[in-house]
Amino acid sequence: MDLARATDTLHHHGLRLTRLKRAVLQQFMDGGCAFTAEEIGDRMGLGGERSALYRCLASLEEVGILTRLYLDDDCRRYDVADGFGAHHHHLVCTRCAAVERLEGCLLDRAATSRLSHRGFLVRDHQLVLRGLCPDCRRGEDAR
Amino acid sequence: MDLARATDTLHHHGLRLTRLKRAVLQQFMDGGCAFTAEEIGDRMGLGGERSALYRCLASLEEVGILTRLYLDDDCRRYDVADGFGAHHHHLVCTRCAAVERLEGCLLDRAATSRLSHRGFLVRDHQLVLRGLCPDCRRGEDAR
DNA sequence: CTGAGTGCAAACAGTTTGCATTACT
DNA sequence: AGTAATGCAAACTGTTTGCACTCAG
Repeated sequence: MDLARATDTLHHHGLRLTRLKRAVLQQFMDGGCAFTAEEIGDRMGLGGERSALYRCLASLEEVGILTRLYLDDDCRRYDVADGFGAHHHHLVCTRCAAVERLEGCLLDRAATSRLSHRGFLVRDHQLVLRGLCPDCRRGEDAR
Repeated sequence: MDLARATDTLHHHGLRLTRLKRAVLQQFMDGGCAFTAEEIGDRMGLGGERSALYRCLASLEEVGILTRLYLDDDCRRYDVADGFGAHHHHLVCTRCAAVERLEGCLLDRAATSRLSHRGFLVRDHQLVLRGLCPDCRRGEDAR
């Protein structure tokens, strides 16, 4: 993730790169992915105060730096948007809830492009694969 | 969706086919898809009482008749599980929030199967395509 | 200096839980 | 008859909002 570009984008929208936004973006630059607001807050050592963080994540999403993910939790997760990071998807372990990053894309491009002819203009997609992560798989085998 | 099979599955798990469960399943048999608890409740003409409905949906999910979807709302949606209905995905309009059913699957099977060799055992997947539905697309063009 | 952003407290929405009552099988 | 399921009210969780204060540009 390119901080300079992100800053530009923010300024373009009349927004400011505050201490909080910088810290949030840093979490993603440190290699993380698919973070919960709570996870981000904890990692940053914020106290229990979350409202500023929610507002901050909402702005970052609005200007297109982050995207919201919908994985198997009931809370929002965020990730660096396609334009600001590499396109990827997620593997979610149904046993231990681990989220693994999957580089690249498994979509069949031909089939996807056929869609546009049906009137729906696809701009974005999200793929979630569910199953057993290597660790949990070993556990199942052992049984 | 086959009601007889669903009943069997329930009984197998020591659960009963109650009036409420039957009514819920009926909503899906009537051709609906990607329902919110609220939508189901409204369609069934239930009053404001939702706790029984939540418990009902949870049981149906637990025995594998329904699956939980994670679309762009912040509420749970349910759909008939793959084993009890045709495999399909969803198109979500980012403008009017309409959810359209997409029959079939756009995954590249070859690429997906390669995944298993990487230690992750994929059992299930969910694909959400976001964009503009035909109606909203016309609106955009007009501008 | 000005308006975007923050921290706090209080409100909200969707969902969950405990408990007494009801109704499938 | 016995236990899963229901209805109600109260609790919980993640998120949102109003407001006075602060700080980035």
